[in-house]
Amino acid sequence: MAIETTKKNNKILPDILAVIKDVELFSGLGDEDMKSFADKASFYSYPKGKVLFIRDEPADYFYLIISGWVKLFRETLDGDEAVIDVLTDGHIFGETSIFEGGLYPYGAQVIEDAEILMIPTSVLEEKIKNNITLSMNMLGAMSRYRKQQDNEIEHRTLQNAPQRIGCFLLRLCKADDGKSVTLHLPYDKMLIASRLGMKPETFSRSLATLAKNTGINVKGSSVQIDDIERLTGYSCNACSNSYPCHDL
Amino acid sequence: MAIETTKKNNKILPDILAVIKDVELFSGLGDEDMKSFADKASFYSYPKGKVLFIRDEPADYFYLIISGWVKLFRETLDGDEAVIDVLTDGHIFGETSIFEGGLYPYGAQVIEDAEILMIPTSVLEEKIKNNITLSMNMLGAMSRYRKQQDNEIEHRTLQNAPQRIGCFLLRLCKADDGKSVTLHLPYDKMLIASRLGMKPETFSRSLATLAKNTGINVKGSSVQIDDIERLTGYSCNACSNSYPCHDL
DNA sequence: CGAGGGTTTGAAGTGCATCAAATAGTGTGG
DNA sequence: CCACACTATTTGATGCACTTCAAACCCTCG
Repeated sequence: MAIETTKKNNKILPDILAVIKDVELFSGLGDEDMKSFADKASFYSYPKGKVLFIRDEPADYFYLIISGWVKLFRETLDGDEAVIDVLTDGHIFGETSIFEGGLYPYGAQVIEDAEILMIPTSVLEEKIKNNITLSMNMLGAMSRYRKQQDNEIEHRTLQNAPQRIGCFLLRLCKADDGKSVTLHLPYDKMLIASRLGMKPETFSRSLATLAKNTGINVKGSSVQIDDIERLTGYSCNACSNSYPCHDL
Repeated sequence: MAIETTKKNNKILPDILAVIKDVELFSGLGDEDMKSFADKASFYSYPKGKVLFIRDEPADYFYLIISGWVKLFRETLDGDEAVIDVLTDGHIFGETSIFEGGLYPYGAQVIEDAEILMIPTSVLEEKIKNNITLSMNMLGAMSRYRKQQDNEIEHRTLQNAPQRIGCFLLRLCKADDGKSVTLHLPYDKMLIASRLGMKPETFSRSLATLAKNTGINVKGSSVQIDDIERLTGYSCNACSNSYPCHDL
């Protein structure tokens, strides 16, 4: 998923349409409908650090990630932060605000330079009431998300820190079945830590423990996994999912 | 929400219809639609302990609780268990299976004697594709659930054990604004513990700590709260929700 | 090259879990 | 209605996992 143009510009409309056609939420929609989303969409390119919106802000737009990474988070008065999720290309966020009284239920911040589409929630809100395909798609998406969150709760309840990291790494390997995989951590270790509900120091130490116990090789932000079975065995025993949580 | 008859029986149809009319998921549906759900629904009364279904079982029915309590859970190979949620009257569960390949994504067990309706998922599946009101209702429900899960993750990340218990108690008080409230724990302390992601021993000790710090009074399964503000202050500071998580 | 944030490491503390045992509570059959 | 059996709950002692605080290191980028 890439787009050539790097500036907001009406002339890139055809590209936006192409992007939108690939989004699962819109799959099966007629060209008409696709087009009305594309027409109202704006393309932006944001650097790491950009705050897209904060919690309880009026939600005029929902977002579609074309590339890069975005975190969804909540903050307490004391300044503590809980990372709800970290998303990358193909994912949308902020769309549930249409069921939340028009306010964002979390904040969103770019954590790796990102290209995104902003689409007015009003378009979604109006179309979803009249288009059964769209509402079924959205139901499917929310159901998938729900399952994923159930997993999240389970992981945080039953897995210890090294296991959660192992599970995170396995999800990064996606469909790779080959014996040996080398992968690149997609964003800061600090952030992975909070994504997994632990402190940076704990992450550092736990990653070392994991490496010792599963034979993986960590150098900076690249991780080499020679024996996936071994990693799976170590991480996934404490989890109810039949095998690696991959396709969630 | 009560029903007089205690046996599955076609003669109680009118009562089932009445129950169904009160369910949020079905609100706004025409009498026709309500009736087709009611016609296919079966009423059951189950004692504490009854396992309704287990994970990955074919999901032929979804469930509506009329009274009592039901827990949704997942188990690992080691026998560890994560409680996903604990539900009571008015709540439905098992309905997301229609987006999950027809398998239940969790197990369900009655934990306090319960009256329930079983409704074939096929009815829901067929109707939801053709009825925009129903699919919008379901979207709203799932959105609400999603927000609640986000809260859950936040709580388990940012609140300590006594605070989580305090938050749990506050949610039981619902709309009571009066100075003093006495409430009754709705199910076993063991279960509340796992619902909150802690061990029974920890629950016991943490409840004592909470009592000491907030002036609440615990005797067996009844809890007297004289100063709700104080409890709120203690529990909700570590939470991003503006005030008590009540209406979630 | 120097500043600043990300990452690691060390030492010490805290919170929750674990293991073990006592106590309270509940339902049963006599 | 009582005694027993069984489970839920509490309490104590101890251990481990993760956090906290502090400092060093490292890497990137102006």
